[in-house]
Amino acid sequence: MELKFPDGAVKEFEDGATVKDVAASISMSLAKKAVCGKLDGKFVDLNQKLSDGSIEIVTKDSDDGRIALWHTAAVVLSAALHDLYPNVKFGEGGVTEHGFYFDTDKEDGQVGEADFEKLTKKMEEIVKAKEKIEFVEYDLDEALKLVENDEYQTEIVKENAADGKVYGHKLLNHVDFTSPVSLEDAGKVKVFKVLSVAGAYWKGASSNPMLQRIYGTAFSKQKELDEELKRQQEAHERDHRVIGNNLDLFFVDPKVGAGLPYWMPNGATIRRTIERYIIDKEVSWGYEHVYTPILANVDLYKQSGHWDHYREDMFPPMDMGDGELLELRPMNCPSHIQIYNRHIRSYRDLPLRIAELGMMHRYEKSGALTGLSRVREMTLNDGHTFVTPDQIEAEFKRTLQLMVEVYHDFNINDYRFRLSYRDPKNTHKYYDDDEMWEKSQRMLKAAMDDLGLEYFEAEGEAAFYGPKLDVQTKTALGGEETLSTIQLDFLLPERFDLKYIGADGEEHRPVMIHRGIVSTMERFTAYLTEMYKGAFPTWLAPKQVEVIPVNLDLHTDYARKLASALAARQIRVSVDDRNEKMGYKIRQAQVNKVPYTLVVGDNEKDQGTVTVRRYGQEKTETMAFDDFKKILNHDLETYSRNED
RNA sequence: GCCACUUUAGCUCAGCAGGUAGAGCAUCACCAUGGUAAGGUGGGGGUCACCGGUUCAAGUCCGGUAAGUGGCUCCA
Repeated sequence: MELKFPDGAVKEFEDGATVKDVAASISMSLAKKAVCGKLDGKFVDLNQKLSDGSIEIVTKDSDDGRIALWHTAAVVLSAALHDLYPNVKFGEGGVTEHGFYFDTDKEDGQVGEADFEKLTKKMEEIVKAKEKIEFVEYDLDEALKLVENDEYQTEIVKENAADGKVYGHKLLNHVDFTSPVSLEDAGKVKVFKVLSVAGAYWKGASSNPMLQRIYGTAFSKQKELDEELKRQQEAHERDHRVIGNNLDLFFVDPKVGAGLPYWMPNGATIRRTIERYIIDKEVSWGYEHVYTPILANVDLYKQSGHWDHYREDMFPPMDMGDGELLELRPMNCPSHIQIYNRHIRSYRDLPLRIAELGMMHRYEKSGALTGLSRVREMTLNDGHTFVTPDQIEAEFKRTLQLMVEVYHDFNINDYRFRLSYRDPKNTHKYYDDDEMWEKSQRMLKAAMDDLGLEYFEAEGEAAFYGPKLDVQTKTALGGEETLSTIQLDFLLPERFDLKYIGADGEEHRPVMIHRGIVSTMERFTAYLTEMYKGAFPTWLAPKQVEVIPVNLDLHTDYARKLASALAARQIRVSVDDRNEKMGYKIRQAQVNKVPYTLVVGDNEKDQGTVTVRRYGQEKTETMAFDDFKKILNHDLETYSRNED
């Protein structure tokens, strides 16, 4: 991706580059000029008068100058902190998708939410006074003197220096060397809000000290701030943990353990439906489904390499007292390898596709656990295809095709492909075979190019045994997660000495393709819950039809008759025969997001009809019961596709 | 694991100056109830997460533990 700068310079950025990366690169090399260009699908637009007097560049569909505004807000925040706590130190500041942040280190106790009021007040003072923000060029020595008691800023100043000069933004008596750009005065930060505080490692490395990251957001109009706060509220309401609670899908009980979810009947119904769907789908695509134990002797994982490369994510082995050590499996691959090795395999058997809804356990760090999307016990829609080397490309493409078809059935459209390579600077974390890595990474890329699919590349995201194609999706709260994955693996076949007999009668080494299409049942259910906002399509909905009699004495029998007829066809249906008013029951059905509510009274009973209300719609329609059954059938046959 | 914050009824929360607990929803009972988003009255329900400390007295203050939330680091 190319970004054009106002002085005519053109700079190349990797597709995965963040706004921060771009900002960082213009910070010193181009000294405060504007950038424009498309980044992450969003326009970066600094079309405002900047503190050095330059004005630049308009693009349409711009972001209204928010990037520059947020950098300015970060400068104001740092100046306010400096004023309130003269000895405070500063890490890096920057912008996010929805606002700005600044890292700080206040030696006498950390900055907490208790400081927000004071901090907001001080920022307001600075904003109201429309204090000038000057873009100042310093000699390096001079700048280092300014930050001499702040080891973080000292490092930043040294990094940013070029030709013995360094640039900073001066606001009141504070100079910020971190923010790449700023508007000309603090008054531009008309409406802002300090939102939260969180820990963040200096330079993003967990071996470094942790600083306090203060998040905020800012806009030029109150209305925009209100919209942003509303957006946050809506995001919260579609969070699968909130919906999961409201619809009674699952829970986690501290008495049982963190990251060990219980599936309530409603959640279990959704999960069971996904499981049946994917098993049937995979069987029709030539996968052979198996069952394998979730426990295995620790030697299995020593042979696979998990013990050496993955141990910190594994539960410690159980010592059975007689020298036997049993391990809860963290992955299913070694299990499927046992299946492969059960027989001598011929090239005629390949591709051999082994699949399982495999339960596995990973000791995720406590801080990483999140509802259903990050857990310690999970069931993966796992599959391993064993292929000859010249079948890799075709099988990879075929797997991708399966994935696209499944996504279509679930109506999943918002995702992007990531090619995940090993980190070339940290090769010790991976299986040590440079040639294998080069070869397989090239192979993946070539296949994607050949299919003409868009993707981005990321180093350091590979599995320890090989590179991956990951499908990245967004959670309700904006975090990015891997849903599906396809992984090439030359390592495990080696370690387990896998073989097949070729047409030449000789032994050859197969290649493994690991893949998960609908992810783990946990994460996939969480994802669907957020995507559908709890209003699951008919085929997935825990309850598909609610029947409400107008009068309990006169119409309950008819309601029950309808319900039995539907239940006989595996429709999940119930009759609401509680002693409540009809309006109350209809409300309940809507709150519980039941796809169809049938109201039946005299008219319906006499004519064999039902009055149908779809979830989320106010209009109702009276139709023959048989016609309603046809609608249901259509829903169930087409899943959630938008074909009607 | 790290930093900040949080933990009160089944759920969502109030209790903001230490004096042994409240609301709405849900639940139960009774009354009412015929057409598309909450009918009324009453009842039951809480060792205020757990352990320890300060105090005449702790839901409230202090320390520890656990879990959760927001991030960071790591990942399906």
